Amino acid sequence: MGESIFQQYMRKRNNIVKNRKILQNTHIPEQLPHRKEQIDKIASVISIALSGEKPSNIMVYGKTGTGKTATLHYIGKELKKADPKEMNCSFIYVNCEVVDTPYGVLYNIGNQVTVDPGQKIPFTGWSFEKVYSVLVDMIDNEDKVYVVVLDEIDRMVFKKGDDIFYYLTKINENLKKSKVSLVGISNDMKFLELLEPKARSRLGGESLVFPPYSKLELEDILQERADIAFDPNSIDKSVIPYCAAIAARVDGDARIALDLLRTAADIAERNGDSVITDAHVKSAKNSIEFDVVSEAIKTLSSQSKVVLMSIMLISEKELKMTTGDVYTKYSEISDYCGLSRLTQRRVTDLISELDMMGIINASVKSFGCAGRTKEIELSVPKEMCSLLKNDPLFKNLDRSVRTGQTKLI
DNA sequence: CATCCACAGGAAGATCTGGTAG
DNA sequence: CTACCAGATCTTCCTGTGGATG
Repeated sequence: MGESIFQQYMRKRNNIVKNRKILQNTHIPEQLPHRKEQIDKIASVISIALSGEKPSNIMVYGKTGTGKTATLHYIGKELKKADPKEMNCSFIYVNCEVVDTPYGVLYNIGNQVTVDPGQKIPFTGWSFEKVYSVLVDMIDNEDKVYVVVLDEIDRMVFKKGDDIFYYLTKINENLKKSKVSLVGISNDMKFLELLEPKARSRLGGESLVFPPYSKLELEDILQERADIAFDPNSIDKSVIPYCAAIAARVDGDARIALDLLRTAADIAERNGDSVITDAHVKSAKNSIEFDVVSEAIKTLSSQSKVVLMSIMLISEKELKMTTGDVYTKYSEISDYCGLSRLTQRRVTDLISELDMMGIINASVKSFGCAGRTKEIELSVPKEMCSLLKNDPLFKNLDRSVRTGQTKLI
């Protein structure tokens, strides 16, 4: 009586993790192991911002989880330490994967520049030119250097937002007092080639590459955080090398290594175990993979769900299929679900999207006289399909359609 | 070696959503 | 209310193409 339902869980939890925040991949540690060279290089370029001069633009390349974002956040923190009141220099960070439109980038920068709420740029409604000129005014209000970091900058070009870079690189020509220095972070080494030439020549200044972490470097990174996050007795010696080994196989991605360690600790705690073991890491690996895919499937648009459902139903009988097969099945199901039927052109795009998300595998292949089309194959385990079948969208889908017994096929 | 299938995928533009501005 | 804006979504129209087949 009177006991909260949560108390049983709290008693069961034996708190292996002392400091959970340390294990989040958003956490910026005091020291970034094995990134001294890159930090020095960037710092040496950026440092003149502190005396009010404009540093060259910088391009940073490296695969996911190689510490690019963490390094830049670290630089930002150090800049703030050197100039706490931001008299000469402000640091602005925008993640282009999150904001992802030209308007959104300007909006985001603008609302980090200004402190005056009456000056805020609205979320939508203004013309691009207006936002740009307001932003220029805001920046020129002061007399200082803005270091603007554009993370995942390659996503923007991919989404056809080329001219935003043109505008940002020429912004200094419209400024009288302040200056803007750009730092672009890209996962793709070919980023500059994809850019329009006029923006390319302006954006390219210094450039540097973050190599993937080796297995041993990953171990250092994990060890450093584990020392703070866990009691040394609550983690098996083999756990850190094991996490590092898995992540090293995926392009030395430190984010994956940290996710594994954190999830393994969570699982151990939830089970009421007192020590984290390799077995926990193994189930962490499965659980992460499952979560990523199921989250992706849940957030698909209705039309994409129907396309994926079609692929799943066909693959119950046939492993591989063509765009035409999918479209036939798609037409049938979308009618059943009461959705409007999209054109085949649009469905090919939806198939390509599913391919890029890694849920399916689709590659163009020529079958001679049987034409040239995409060969499509499900690339997640069959068990994932049940997730989709329970979706309210398909609750009226009758069994004959599900099992492919209809004459329509 | 030309043909021809069954699409791929680019370009341009229409439609819709959710917002500002006057 | 109308006029307008950016962006997502989708359509219409289109040209391009790898390789088995005749």
